[in-house]
Amino acid sequence: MKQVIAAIKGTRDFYPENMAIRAWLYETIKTISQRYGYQEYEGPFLEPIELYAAKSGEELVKEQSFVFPDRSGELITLRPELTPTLARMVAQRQKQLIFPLRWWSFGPFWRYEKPQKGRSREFFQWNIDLIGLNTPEADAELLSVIVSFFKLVGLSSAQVKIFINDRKLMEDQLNQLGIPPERRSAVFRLIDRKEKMEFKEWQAYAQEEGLNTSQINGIVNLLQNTELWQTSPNLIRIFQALENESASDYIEFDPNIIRGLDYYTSTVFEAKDIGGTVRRSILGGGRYDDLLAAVGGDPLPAVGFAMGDVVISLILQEYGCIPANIYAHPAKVLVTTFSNDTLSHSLKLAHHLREKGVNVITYPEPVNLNKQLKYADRVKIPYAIILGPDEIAIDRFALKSLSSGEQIQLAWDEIDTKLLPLLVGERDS
RNA sequence: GUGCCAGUAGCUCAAUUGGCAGAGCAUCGCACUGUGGAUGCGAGGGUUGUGGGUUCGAGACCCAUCUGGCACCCCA
Repeated sequence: MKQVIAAIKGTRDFYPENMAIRAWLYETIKTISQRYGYQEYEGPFLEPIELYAAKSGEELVKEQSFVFPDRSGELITLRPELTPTLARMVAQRQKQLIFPLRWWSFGPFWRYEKPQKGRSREFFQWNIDLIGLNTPEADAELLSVIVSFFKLVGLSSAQVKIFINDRKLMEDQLNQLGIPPERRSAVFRLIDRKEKMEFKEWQAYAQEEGLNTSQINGIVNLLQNTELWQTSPNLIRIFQALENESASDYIEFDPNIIRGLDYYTSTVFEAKDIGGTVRRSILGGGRYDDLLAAVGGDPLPAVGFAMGDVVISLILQEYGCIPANIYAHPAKVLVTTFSNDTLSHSLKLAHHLREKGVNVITYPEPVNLNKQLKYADRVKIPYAIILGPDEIAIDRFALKSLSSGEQIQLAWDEIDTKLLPLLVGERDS
């Protein structure tokens, strides 16, 4: 094979079979978002770097964003996340928008990461946010959206789970241990790594961060205390709200959940594959009550989450949740071509059927029928129409079912009554 | 950005201590030029990711590089 120019590292080519999955995922996300009354929106893919600078977290902006100068020298960022854009869009029209505001989006994002399974440099993300409410029941609504999505695609609570925590709860606990607020982000990082390190290593790391033995032990106890949520009025009300809709099976308190983005203020959550092999988190989100003020708007409470397409697609494939019929066939019928002399008859019939709303493929080269039928079979077109001199002579055409092999002769005036019922209906992809 | 592993036909993989690059599936042709899936026969297909080096000789060894995977880092 000749040299093909390679794709950009970490990008994906969506061949039709992959595109069908992406489109199906989009439709599923749209269905769920709309079921809860959320409206679709979209922002620019290019943003000024300042939008993210102070709000998203050092690492995300400095290490993981695609940033380059445009022709005037201004630094342009390929958006690594949507929430700051959303905050800006809301702040710009804060006086005219109607709150509470429910918006969702599904679009591309870029992060300069090392590509591996479940992680690419260009990916799609479902973002959904509820702005203008600061009740725990608003947080519960977003969690309910997630559970509904999992149920719709067929993921059980034995396969995926949402782990939830409250940063305020953790901050109170750290205060009680005598850890001052300015140490908090370092200690949050410490908590984040606890699971990944050997205990002794982690202990040493904690000492380096300036924690004394009783503080370290206090944190260890904290992270093992699965009943801690009962001291959080916020989490209690969230769990209560979710009891109304049999979502509780999917949701579990986990004091280890902290999350990397700096703008979360209270509830934080993350969904994971617990029954399978995919280690990365499926989605993450939480409450961010200060972000609107930070981008120049009036203060507004908000809660939301983001789900990337890469991990969820892997998991859906792993559990066999992707319907087989989403990439069924490119058309309902192939109108074959017998010879150059009969070509116009075939094209005319094909056009007639298309005007009736049928998805039709023609074979604009009179190769032998053998080949044409084999083609139809291989691309899974369910019917073939054969229109040779014999049929033309009696003003009819033959319809062959590729699944049964049966063939019938039809007259043109039987198209509406006999042919269309077979060919219209089930969606082609 | 760090460490480790891998890359051979369209796909999945083989090739003994460094000694003639192969198989299955797929493709194409024929049996079967007015009927697909099955079967049989035959054919085409490769700068072994790329670029250097060692060697009489490299798919294999060495260096660099690209791409992917695993563990970090981070996160959707």
